Amino acid sequence: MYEITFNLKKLSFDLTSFTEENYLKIIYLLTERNNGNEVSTNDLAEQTQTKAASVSDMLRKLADKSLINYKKYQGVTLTTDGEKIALSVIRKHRLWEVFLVNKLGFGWDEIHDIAEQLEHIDSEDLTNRLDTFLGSPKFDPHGDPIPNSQGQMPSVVYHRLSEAPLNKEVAMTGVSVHSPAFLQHLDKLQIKLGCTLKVLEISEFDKSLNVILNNDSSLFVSYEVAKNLLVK
Amino acid sequence: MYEITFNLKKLSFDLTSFTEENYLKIIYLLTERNNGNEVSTNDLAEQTQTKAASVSDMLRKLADKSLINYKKYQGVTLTTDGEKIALSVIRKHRLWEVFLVNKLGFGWDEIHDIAEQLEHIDSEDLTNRLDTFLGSPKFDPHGDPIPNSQGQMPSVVYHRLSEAPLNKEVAMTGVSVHSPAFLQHLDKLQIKLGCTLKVLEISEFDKSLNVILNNDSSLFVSYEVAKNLLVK
DNA sequence: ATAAAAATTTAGACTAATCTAAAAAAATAT
DNA sequence: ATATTTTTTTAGATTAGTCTAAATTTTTAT
Repeated sequence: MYEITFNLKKLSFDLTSFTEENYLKIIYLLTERNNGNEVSTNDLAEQTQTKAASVSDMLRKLADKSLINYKKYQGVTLTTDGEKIALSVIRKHRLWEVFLVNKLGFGWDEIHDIAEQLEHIDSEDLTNRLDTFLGSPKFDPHGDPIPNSQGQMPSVVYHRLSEAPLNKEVAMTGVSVHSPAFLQHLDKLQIKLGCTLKVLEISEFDKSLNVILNNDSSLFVSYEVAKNLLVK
Repeated sequence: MYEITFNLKKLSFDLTSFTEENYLKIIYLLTERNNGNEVSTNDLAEQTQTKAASVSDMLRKLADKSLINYKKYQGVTLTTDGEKIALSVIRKHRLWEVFLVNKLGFGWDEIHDIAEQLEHIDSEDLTNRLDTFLGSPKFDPHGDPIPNSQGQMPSVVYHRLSEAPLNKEVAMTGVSVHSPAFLQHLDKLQIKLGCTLKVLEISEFDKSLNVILNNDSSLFVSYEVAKNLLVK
């Protein structure tokens, strides 16, 4: 018989840090979406799938730890410490997404829930080795930028296809919605990161766009789709 | 600005399943070490790094869920359902260890704590793709067998170097202790999985062994080391 | 066989994250 | 400007996993 294969330092997973990381990540992303303005309790409740009351409790705790700037009824922003944690989680999330797609062959519509779990694995060494193994990618499979190991998020300028000038070829660089349904729809249209698009015409009736894909085939995309296609 | 990059189904990590999985895994490994006999509350408390009282509580819960066979004061064994979960966790643990060593270049002494976290990632699809990506390995970097996707653990017969016959060349197939200190010691001796060993002599004084490594160099290993080297 | 020791369980308490319901504050609309 | 609505916070409760201390059961030693 052989010895036990493990020497646990702690059995119980640290739910606290998991939960904290989630709140901080969500605050970061909602702040970004909000052009840097405070995030509201209700928005957080929606994104965390909890109730506003639970969010209020948690905000007090995070503020006690100096991870957020919080004044009652005034919404929150991240402190430098809080942002550091948020960026580390986002870096891990996006690197794992690259792994799942580039190494394991997952589709971009299948990786979100798994990356949600992997993003909390706690090992800087692992994260940096993974980064190297993947060739230090700058963008994840949805086109989102990957913060570097110093916790710096590359700033990227986005334009939406729905606002692109007519008859100008642009490259598809990202999506602003990550739902499997949207991503699968793009798969069907053969629209993927890096493809080129040229808007020929916008319908007055439903705002749908007639576009040329890869300087080759012509197709129609709805305004809903065009609004969430990021191009440059 | 772009939309939030996630659509959480649940924010809070399921601590219950994490904890449950840990207990089941530990019960499996301790039962194996015990030749299939019941595992005691105290042994579980030691391995889980908790107190006996906490273990008692948890055993009642696991028994309520029909994951273990438990009669008060009599120790526990896994039910079929419990064993299924345990083997799935062990499979994931060992596959991730292979990934960490073979793909990311970690040493076998560095991977335990990371695999402890990765083993709880919940996605059968991920596990099976990882298995394929790694070439469906049968053993982890410590020589421990990897259960297959049907939850079957290959049965492996172990012998300890300390009990090997004299002057017979044997192959090193595993270790029965996984502490970094032990593994690093083996690294220094250049003893690794697959190497060959021939015991020339056992000292009457301290039971240390004079062995030939790889049919080449001669070295001494202590009884403590030889006891934890598995060979065939 | 029984007394002492060891192992295990129970009782009661604590913490973190959540909830519902109620109260309070801020925003909105007339 | 004030009444109404919406948002946010507080109060009090719940659950899971843990703890210490006390009680109980089993094992060991004479």
